[in-house]
Amino acid sequence: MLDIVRQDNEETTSGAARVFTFFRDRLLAGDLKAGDRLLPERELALALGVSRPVLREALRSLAMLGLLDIQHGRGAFVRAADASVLGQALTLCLAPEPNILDDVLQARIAIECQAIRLACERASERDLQAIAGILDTLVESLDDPERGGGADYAFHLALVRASGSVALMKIYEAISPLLMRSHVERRRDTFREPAITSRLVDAHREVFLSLARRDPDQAERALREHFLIGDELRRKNLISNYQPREITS
Amino acid sequence: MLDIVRQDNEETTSGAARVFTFFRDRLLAGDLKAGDRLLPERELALALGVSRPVLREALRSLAMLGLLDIQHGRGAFVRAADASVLGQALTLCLAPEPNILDDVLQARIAIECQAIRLACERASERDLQAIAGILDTLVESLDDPERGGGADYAFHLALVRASGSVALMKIYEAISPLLMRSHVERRRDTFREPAITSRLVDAHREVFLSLARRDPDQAERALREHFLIGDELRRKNLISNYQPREITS
DNA sequence: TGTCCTAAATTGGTAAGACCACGGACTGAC
DNA sequence: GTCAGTCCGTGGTCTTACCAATTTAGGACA
Repeated sequence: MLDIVRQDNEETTSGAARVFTFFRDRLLAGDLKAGDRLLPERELALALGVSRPVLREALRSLAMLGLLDIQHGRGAFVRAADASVLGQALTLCLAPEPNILDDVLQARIAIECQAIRLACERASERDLQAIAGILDTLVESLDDPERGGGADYAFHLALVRASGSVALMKIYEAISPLLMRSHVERRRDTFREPAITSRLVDAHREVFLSLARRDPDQAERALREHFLIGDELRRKNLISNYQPREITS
Repeated sequence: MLDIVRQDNEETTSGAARVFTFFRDRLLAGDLKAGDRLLPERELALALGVSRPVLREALRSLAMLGLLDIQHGRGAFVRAADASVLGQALTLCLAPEPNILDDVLQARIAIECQAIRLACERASERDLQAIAGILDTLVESLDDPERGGGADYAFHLALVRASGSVALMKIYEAISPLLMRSHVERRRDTFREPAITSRLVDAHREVFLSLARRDPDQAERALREHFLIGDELRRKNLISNYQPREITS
């Protein structure tokens, strides 16, 4: 086992990095599956030919990345890689940039528009039924910004899921937390105006119908229309929230 | 400084995790900028009230994430967050899934189609000139799969850059390494057929012209057309590469 | 005989100290 | 003035010891 570690790394890389890449490659190769338990730290350190602190540095790094679940007194377990890591990485990458929200929204539109095109080809009956169900929930919960926002999000998530593309889904999940905040806030601002909510429901219904008709161009158009409405609302809110301040200042 | 660490974390979290989130939050908040040098490990451990191994575990984790650049004999420096972290995270998330390549390609199409729409609105003259220059390189290097592939990639990257969306750009950079391989391979398979290469150049030129005309719908259509050509080629290659095996087996 | 409680073994968490290896800066000799 | 050697600061590693949480097994009691 020691030899394995030594052979696939130049001796220039330090110990902790060596152990880190060792486990990462094992994960990528599928040698380690989710739920697997690692050997105790002391044995592992001995087997890999490094001291316990060095091993721990590598293990902690993997844990911070969300790849390992280390439990006091129990051991270290391989965790199924989820999108939360991606989301964190994205957040860190985008942290120094200003006006991230608009930008991430563009990424969201990108993902969804492609997803709905794929969904028009690939969506199963179950997918369509799921989306239809969420649409009903959306209509029911018009007067509850919390539930309504949740249904709204669920609708779009179901769209992406119906595309059958894992990559799109993961990226969408990664950017979702960044969108969530604005999603609910906007809803809270606008849910009282019947004209807007009715337009919102119409837009969602139109998207769904186009998808059910398996018409990619029409579906994408409907979706873009929906986003335009949202954009318009955001501008309106920005203005109405900003004007008073300017007057008072 | 010790108090700061203690206050914004429950005492349930372990020391290394506490230090880790401490620095991560500092990075997110912008208190630590790229190029900044951290205090020596010994002083830092003292200041934060933890032992040196614990501090090292946290620092290592940050380094593995690409947020820190630890140099032997010099010190630890804050590194500008780049897309490579994102790419690694994405790779890890998608590792267990089969047929990732097609899937990532869908993500690429999603990003580019949205990017070109934005680019039609936002692209500067310099952006357009840059793309035009790459187009020339593309034409010149038709007979060199290596250079041609590079120019092809540069063309699409320039498209996304012209969108002016950092988020789209980062995500595109993140998925690029996963695409690179197939990109060059495909090119190597097809570059000898003049009919194909001429179609390829026409497709790129068409995309560029639509962008220069600031026509989002037309630009997206041209881009999708281009991807369809690529898809067609891929199928053809798959078939021609697969048939012989089936016969010989 | 069964159940519950306690104590030991297992395993991760933390600390302290010592030493090695690398880089840069200072100082001396040429 | 330039070059080389040495010293200091810094990260890299190892050893050892002990603490804390969890599990498990064995013994006491009903």
